[in-house]
Amino acid sequence: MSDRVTLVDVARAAEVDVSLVSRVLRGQQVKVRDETRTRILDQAQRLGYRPHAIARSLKTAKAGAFGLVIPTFDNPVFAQIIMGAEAAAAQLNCVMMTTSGEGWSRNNWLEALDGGRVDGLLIAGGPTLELANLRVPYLLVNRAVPGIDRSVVLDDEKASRMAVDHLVELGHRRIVFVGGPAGADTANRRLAGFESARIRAGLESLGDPVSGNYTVAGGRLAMQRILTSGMTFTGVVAANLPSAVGALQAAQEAGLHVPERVSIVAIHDAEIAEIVQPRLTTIQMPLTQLGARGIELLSTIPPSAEVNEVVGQPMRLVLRDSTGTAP
Amino acid sequence: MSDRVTLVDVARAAEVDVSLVSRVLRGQQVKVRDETRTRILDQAQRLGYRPHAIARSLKTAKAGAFGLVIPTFDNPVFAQIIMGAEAAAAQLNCVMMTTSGEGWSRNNWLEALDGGRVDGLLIAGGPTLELANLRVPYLLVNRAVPGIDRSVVLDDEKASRMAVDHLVELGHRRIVFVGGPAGADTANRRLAGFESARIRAGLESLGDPVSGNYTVAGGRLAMQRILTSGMTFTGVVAANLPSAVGALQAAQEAGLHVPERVSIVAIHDAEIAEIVQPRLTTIQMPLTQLGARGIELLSTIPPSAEVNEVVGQPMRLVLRDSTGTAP
DNA sequence: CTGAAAGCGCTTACAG
DNA sequence: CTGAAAGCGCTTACAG
Repeated sequence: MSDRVTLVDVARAAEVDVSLVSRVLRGQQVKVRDETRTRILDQAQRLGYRPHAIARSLKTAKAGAFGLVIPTFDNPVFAQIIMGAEAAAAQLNCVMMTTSGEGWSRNNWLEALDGGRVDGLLIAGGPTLELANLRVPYLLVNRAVPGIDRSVVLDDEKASRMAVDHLVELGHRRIVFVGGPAGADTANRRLAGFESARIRAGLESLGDPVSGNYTVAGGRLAMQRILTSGMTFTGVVAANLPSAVGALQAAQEAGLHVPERVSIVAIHDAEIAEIVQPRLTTIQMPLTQLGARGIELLSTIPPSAEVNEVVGQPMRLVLRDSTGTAP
Repeated sequence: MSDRVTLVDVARAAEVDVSLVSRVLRGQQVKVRDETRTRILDQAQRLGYRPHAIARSLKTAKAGAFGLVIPTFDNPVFAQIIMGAEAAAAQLNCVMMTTSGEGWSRNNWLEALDGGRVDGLLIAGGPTLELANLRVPYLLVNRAVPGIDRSVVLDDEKASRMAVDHLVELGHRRIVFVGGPAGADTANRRLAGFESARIRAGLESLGDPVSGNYTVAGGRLAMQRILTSGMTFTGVVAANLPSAVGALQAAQEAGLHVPERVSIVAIHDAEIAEIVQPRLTTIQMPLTQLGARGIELLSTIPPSAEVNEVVGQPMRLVLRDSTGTAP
């Protein structure tokens, strides 16, 4: 903007030095005559002065902002993480800038976010490989990568265990798992949790886990494959909401009533669980807390400190209509 | 970071002046001996130099970034706008920073985004009132405010008209409108479009429009009120997807089969339309294009120029299972 | 082909 | 109580 009002404009108008204006305007407890302070404040107001965050950043080496990289905005799971992170950042008087890096190549992406624009980066998606080159402090969120000891995750294993336990309590003994994509570490943990709970409950293994790919289409396919295999089961744990929806659809299309004939529990909770017929019983995860905790950690721990944290509370079973007593 | 590598570090290592390093590194077509260029590039690489975006911004008065303010991340409509904006920004080599301003008060919000951090602001939500104080160029997106001639919107009227026309073609003559919240200008335009199409088709007015509040709960309530009123109808146009879902649920709960007894069309399209039973027929709107166009305009038109644009193409009817021949 | 200098708008010791 | 000066890391005329 050509007509930007700077500190020197205010200083000139108030007939003081810019340094004094700077101190007064930032509300520092600086000893200054009331008269002078008023003059400065008045002029700043009159001229419509607004501090230049960029210039301040350069001087103080603090961006006053955090970044959050997610794989996509089209997912309520990330929406919840973002909300938590934004609230926590606002608490620190920092802005939260979220991006999916849509349209960016790896290198540009790095340059763009690693140039002093942010004081820290929360990474819930995007290219993991380049992390080593990052100069800005970062933290993996909802994602653990071996060898990178900078992450906060949820208790995915526990979520699966809660899901299994719920079905077991309802009398189910033959439970299948519709998992996530092979590459995702959350998928691995959810599978591990499923297996441990299954074994602990003394349930028979129903063969290799099948992937629902975290999508509706994938969940549907997974369920179709399970049905085709002729395997008998009465309970389903789906690794996330979309795949649960797909599994539900496939089951219904095959004529299996939910929950009379088969019960389904999904990991994660969102409005979509209330929209399908029947409404899905879910395991609600502390996603907002995860986002908030990410910012907290990023802003308090040293950039090179190891952190492998699990945000475990609160988690709860949201009982709806997709689960019932085993037939 | 204490160990930040700066231009002077590279200059020292390559035994040249920083200005030369600056020119070479930015790939400017500067006449420089190949040998020197190689030396500079090598040293920059060796030291792991990364440009400091903030410092560059201060000097060039270009942030290399755009901001996008949305009311919430928990809405696929905004997800699509964001994706379009991000892609368009990347094209310009700019980062796109999206925020919902969660946890910010009005004033801080203003200061935070108006301090040189962004070259322009796309506003799809947040406090409209303060716009006049904004120094950074801005553009309203999916939103028109009287007196603020800086906006890009969709052709909401046409969307409603397409919805009505579709129902009319199927033989429906008694069509109700489940509108959006009273305050929303998109709601007004969709209502206007509904009315104009209704009148053009020679259909009787079925009383005052009812608001579904753009939410599932609101849509359900609206439908319940319509049903209670005893009004007869066979077609429903819902102003958005969630309210359509709510209306659908309420209709089904009242024993009205969809689409045998009542047909429902929703404005906007997203995966949720395929998840409900029956799948919803929708009017797909060019949300991605809207976001992209917002960035295009923001980056090309003068900050004070008037712009009132309608992104009209492409729009299409997505025929699914919630509409059928009038009974 | 390369360098020296000024300056973007701030903040922060250091003086007085 | 207030001011003068240096400097954050760059870029960009201007010299040579």
